[in-house]
Amino acid sequence: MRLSRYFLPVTKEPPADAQIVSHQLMLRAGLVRQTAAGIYAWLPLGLRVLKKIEQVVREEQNRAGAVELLMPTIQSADLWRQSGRYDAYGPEMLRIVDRHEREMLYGPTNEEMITLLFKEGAKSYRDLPRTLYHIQWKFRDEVRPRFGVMRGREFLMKDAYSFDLDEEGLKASYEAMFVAYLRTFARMGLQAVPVRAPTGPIGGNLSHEFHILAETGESQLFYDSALEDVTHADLLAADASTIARLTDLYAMEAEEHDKVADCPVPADRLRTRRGIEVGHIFAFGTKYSASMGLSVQTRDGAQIHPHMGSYGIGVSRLVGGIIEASHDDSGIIWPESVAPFRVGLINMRADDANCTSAADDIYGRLEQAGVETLYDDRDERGGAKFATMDLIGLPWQLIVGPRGIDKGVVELKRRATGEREEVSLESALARLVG
RNA sequence: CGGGGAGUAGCGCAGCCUGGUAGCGCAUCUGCUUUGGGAGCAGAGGGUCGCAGGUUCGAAUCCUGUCUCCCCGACCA
Repeated sequence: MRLSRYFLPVTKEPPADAQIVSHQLMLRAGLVRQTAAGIYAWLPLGLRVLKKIEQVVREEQNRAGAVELLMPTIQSADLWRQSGRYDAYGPEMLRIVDRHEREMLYGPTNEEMITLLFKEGAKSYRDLPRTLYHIQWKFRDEVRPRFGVMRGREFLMKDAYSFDLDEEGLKASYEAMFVAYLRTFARMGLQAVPVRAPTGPIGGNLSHEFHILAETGESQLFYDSALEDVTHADLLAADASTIARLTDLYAMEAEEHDKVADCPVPADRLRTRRGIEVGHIFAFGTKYSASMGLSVQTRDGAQIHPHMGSYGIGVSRLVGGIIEASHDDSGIIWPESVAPFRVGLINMRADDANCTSAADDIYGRLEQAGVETLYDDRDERGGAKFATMDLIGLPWQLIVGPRGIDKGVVELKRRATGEREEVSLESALARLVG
């Protein structure tokens, strides 16, 4: 993408509204614009990141055997009356009346709808187990939205729902999602801590939250320092034994931790950090299958209510969360897996014919090779270009200037480390394509 | 929902107390000089001062109402 044809409004100064660093950087780097309290427009660069995160989530869901579908954002009130949650949910739910005076709502979650949809298609034990998911916009009318996209009212979420014959099956589905979550966050370069969570209004008995450790997190966590010994490689290779290892280790939200009379962790191993909740999984059994009348026939002819679980990842929240976890004074540092472009190509001298034709050529070769490249082809001073590239945090910067290009030399800079080196054009291309 | 704060150019702000031609910095545009890590000089464009009433010869400024946004708290699968 040529920057001269792109839409990337960057600013030196953050708007006064933005309090935390991820929000400031998202505004400065032209990722989002706020349009109402807790509601954001995603600008081209921000949308690319959102799609990248979505894709990692999707790949890991598919890998775990979940099947993607898409449910509508607007739901009917009647659906929610069946489960009893229409009255129970409270003012967080945005209620709407259509032209025929029918009561509708903008969905804050989809347990009711997925249960009914599944009911249509699943009649016997042969149709189980299944896990279905979608990635869709939700609305929760938070009393006080804040922290940019991290606590917005409208947000993008992956929510998955599992259906099993019995508790044992549910446990297996739950663990498959648990593994998927560990891998998902690890692939985004995040250290996510699973924390046993209170189950709250969704009900049920087993639930874990996944938190990114960051100073600006809304939750205070207490955990066993042994959690820090779990490596990135461990998480990418996660399996049932990883779960056993992780869930054996103590990790609690402050509220729960305070209730624990005897903390099993010796004082010298007890750590406390703040966390951003980016995922939450529940095993809640037959609550919705019973209330929504979902049953399937067993092998021996009986009718049973499937045991269900639900599994959420805050996709739009992750954009802010990743920035909280990965930035420096100059701007964002995107992990490769979610970067909006892999390479920022800088033409130092757009007014220099040789330099420009070389840069154009390099751009063409990168595109040809399928390397996502943001090409700053504008006739501007170099300094401003560097600042912009640092701000938007692409993993690599390839700098083409008249002095070097005559000798076939370019500068290659790695954003994460700030490391810069002069290399031959061909070796630079080889590294970026690889 | 309780408490506090703010709406003036795209962004950041001053002006308001004490009514009298709408300001500053950054950004934008033009020209010249520049060009290897947020350039310099000169010039220009851009505003129903959140909205609605009211007071007044005259309102960004005073009064009333209203909307919106932000912060702290409570709330938050």
